[in-house]
Amino acid sequence: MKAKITLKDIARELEVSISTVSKALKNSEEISRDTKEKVQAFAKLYNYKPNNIAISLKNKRTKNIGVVVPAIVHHFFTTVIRGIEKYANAKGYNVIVCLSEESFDREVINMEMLANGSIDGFIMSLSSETQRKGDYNHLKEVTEQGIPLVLVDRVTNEVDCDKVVIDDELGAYMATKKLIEQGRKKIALITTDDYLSVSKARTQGYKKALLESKMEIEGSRILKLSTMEMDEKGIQDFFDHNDVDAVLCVNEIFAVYSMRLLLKKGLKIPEDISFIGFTDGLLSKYANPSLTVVAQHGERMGEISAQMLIDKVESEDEEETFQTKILEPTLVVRDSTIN
Amino acid sequence: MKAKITLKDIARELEVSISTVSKALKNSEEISRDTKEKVQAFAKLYNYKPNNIAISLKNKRTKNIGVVVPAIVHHFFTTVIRGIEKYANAKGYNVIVCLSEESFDREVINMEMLANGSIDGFIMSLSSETQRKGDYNHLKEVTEQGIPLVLVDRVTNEVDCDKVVIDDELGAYMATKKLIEQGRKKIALITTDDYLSVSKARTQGYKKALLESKMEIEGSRILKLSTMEMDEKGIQDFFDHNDVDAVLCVNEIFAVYSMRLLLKKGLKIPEDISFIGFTDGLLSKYANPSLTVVAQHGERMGEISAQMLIDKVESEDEEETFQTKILEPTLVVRDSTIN
DNA sequence: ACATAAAGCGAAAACGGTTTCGTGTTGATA
DNA sequence: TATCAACACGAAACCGTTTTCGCTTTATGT
Repeated sequence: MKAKITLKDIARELEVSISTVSKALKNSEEISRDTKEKVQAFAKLYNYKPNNIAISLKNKRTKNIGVVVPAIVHHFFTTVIRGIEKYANAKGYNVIVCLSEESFDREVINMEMLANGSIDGFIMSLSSETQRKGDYNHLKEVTEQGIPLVLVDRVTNEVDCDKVVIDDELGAYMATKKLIEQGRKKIALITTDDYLSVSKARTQGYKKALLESKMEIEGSRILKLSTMEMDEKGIQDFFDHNDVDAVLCVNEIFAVYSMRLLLKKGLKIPEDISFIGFTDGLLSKYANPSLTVVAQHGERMGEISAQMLIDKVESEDEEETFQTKILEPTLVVRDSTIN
Repeated sequence: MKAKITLKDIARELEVSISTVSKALKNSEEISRDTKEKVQAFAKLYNYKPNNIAISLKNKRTKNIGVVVPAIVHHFFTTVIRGIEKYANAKGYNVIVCLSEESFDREVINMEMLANGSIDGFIMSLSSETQRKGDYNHLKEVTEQGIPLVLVDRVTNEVDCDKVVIDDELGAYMATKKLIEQGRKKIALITTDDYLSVSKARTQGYKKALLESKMEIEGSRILKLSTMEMDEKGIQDFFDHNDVDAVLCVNEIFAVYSMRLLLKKGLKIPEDISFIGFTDGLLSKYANPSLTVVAQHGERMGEISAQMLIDKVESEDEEETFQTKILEPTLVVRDSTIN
């Protein structure tokens, strides 16, 4: 087991000072050609690599970015993380991922752990509990400390920081519009409580499209589940008591599950009933029939977030100017709607 | 913007030495009750939190663990990461996630970045390219430096370290056995090249079950795709030229895609043909019909890996004793097989 | 021969903590 | 009154770098 070698070790072996070694390795003009070659050869031989921690302490920059997301087993967040990783790695940054598991407390704890020097900035997506409570003090604290923060997808406008979102309202609007154009009259919406910023926006888009086409907004056709997790009973009940010819769902799981349910009831998709979901994940692609969805471009969102964050981290000037980047969703048409 | 406060700041304000502040905050017996109260009150007021980087430098322990996995958009790895996070967080560790994207070079680069002091140990799953090349020098280097390493799922026995795997051979054996018991005679296998450790083991389990039942191993019934990614054409060709009554797939995507294909051909599942996949993900659960799978218990694997790693990190003694933990897979029976 | 500049290197501070080892003061004891 | 222990605190080393500044030594020009 050959332990890591330090500047001090090299200095001792070569009988020069630590400063000389440091400069020699950086090819400083100050050091003679001879000494530089000697030091560099020795360093290469013993595979010297500077200690990241020491450099972080010196520079007050860690080259780490903290990512706090509610979950990781959901396709959308994995694509966001992937986008972040991609950009961050290319810039020489590491990504520390923390899961809030939709819990306010875990979100706070994770942020506090990371905020004490471990990272140069945060990218986060709010947990549902945080959005329900509306308590954003932990976010405000880090921004007040001067730590850059980028909120992605699940955001709040109570905190001043950069934000990256997709136009959820537009996405739902586009989807609903498409269903209307196909002649659907009884369009249902399966969503969650409005405290989730994305659900609220999607519901608005759905309503906007209906109103624009002079269609009634029937409260009974809107199913509000309590969370983004599956509620099989809730969905079953809903379809037992409602006669609809199209369904817009705020995620892909609700949609795929509903499709299976109605298929079993003997309905034909998309002849008798159409489906559109949110999130262009594996489920939508491989469902049977495959699901038309509003794609959220998670990877792109991740990349942009990382770029905004790193720009801020690396910029000298302290001007407090925040921007919100709004991406346009895309409709990916598959077999669950009449093409 | 109130910047972080340091020991030095407190010391200056209170006109005591830095050491006194440090000790007072640790409730040292050395310091008088008076001073301790004064210091602690001041620290609380200004929300003092020690700088992680400084502590890391001093202790030579970062409380970070590095996780390098081939991908994150696949359900299995997300569950592993979740398990790691869960255990690690409970122990006060952060998780730095790096994606190799199945690339040898990215795997090497990521490890080198982290190995220079950023982490206390590694948990990793080999990229397919690494397994194909059979080059494990980057792993050997970190272990030689004394950095603990735990390999999970995609492992190699060319490196001496702790390992966590499921019994893939047993999983495939159980699945194949079940298909045989249901009276299936022409059982196909859709897998990948043998360089992937898991595929190799699964193929062996499949063959073992067939042999045990005195059934022929028909080479034409085994489809070896080049990677774990979808190859629609390859699968279509396969079914165009083969007459089978059951299919075992090494992941869930192959299985779900195949089901849709054969459903379109007019076959009935599971009456005419049965399917079993690997990985108990969303896809299996919500596919139509839902897919019987060999569950790999990724979250458990993650937890165990984290536990093994942290045990090693925190143990004083240097005894080089490595263990391999083999988990048993579970068959989750759904609608793609005759119950 | 003398002042000066440049070259080559080392000492030391700094980053923010922890910890060991003094050291000065106090009060009690012989 | 001299001695000593206990108490409360500070100085300094250390973790591994980077970087500024100052000191020698040698070469240059006059």
